[in-house]
Amino acid sequence: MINKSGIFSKSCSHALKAATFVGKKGLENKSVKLKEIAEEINSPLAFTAKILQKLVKANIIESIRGAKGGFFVSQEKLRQISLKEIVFAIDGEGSYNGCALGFEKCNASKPCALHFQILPIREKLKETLINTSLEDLARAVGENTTFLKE
Amino acid sequence: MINKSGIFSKSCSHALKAATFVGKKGLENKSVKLKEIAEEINSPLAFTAKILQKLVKANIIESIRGAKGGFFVSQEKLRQISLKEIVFAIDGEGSYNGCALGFEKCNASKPCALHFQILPIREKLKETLINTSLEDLARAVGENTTFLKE
DNA sequence: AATAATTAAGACAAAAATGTCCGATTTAAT
DNA sequence: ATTAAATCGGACATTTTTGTCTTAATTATT
Ligand code: FES
Ligand code: FES
Repeated sequence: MINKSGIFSKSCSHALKAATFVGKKGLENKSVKLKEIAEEINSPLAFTAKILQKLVKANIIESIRGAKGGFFVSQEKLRQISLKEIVFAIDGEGSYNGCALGFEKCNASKPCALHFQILPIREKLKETLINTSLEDLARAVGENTTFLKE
Repeated sequence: MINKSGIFSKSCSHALKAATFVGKKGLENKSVKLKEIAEEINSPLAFTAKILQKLVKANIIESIRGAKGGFFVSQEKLRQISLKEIVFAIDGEGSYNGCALGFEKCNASKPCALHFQILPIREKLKETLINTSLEDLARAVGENTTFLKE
């Protein structure tokens, strides 16, 4: 929703950043520990842990338990996973399909007052989330073109 | 933010619907009472009252106190007010300017990992909110092309 | 086997968003 | 003036989101 922090919920922002950082390491076939992730994305440790658990359950990243453990994502997965999957995993199904004015379903046969204005924006967002892979984000961060914290 | 209800917060959705309904009546130079608004947009009475108060303070609609009171918006205002004003009034400044990943400010010289993907979407949204007037929404609802409740 | 390092999981806590209630205030009608 | 119909404004309540803490489970190392 649109709020002071922008388009995504905080949890979702954290998830995207965390996944991207794990992805950056995945490009070099390395795993990372929770502590390093939390520091790197500037997110509270315990809360980051919770979000990582969700990503693991959603089969986006994998966790390695025990000593020398951490979180990991393979290069194959990096290519496969789109941002849509991450947003879905955190905010649930239908996130960007929902009606702008809170109708049960966005329905072209009973369009809400904002339907025609919002639809193209939502479609563009959807397209972007589907067409952007985690690898795309991870590479840009790896090349210092983009960043995970201020 | 993107959540189950779509792009806007619930408060903001209610505000947009309420303003649109007051606007629909404004097209016929009529005022409406809180009760009718709440029913028409399917939003809790007391909560709707709070949101209307914000719209009044933001100088988007006017309130008429006392018996035979209600809420009103002039045809002139209807033309002048854009959706941006309403979103601003409820979610505060900078709503759609915020960084997608929660950076203090969206800053092209230190772009977050989603900056380049999200920027065009945000720009499109901004443009739409600025270029859509309350009158546009009110007319469409008046013509039963679009709706305020399911 | 014991230890240390790590994630998993669930209970708990705090903060923010959403929603309710009630008395004060304003105004029109009688 | 009195009354009735409405908004205003602030305190309160509930729900959701965000965040913390503690204990259990898992694994590498010794
Ligand atoms: S019905 Fe509301 S966005 Fe389509
Ligand atoms: S810096 Fe995050 S959207 Fe621009």
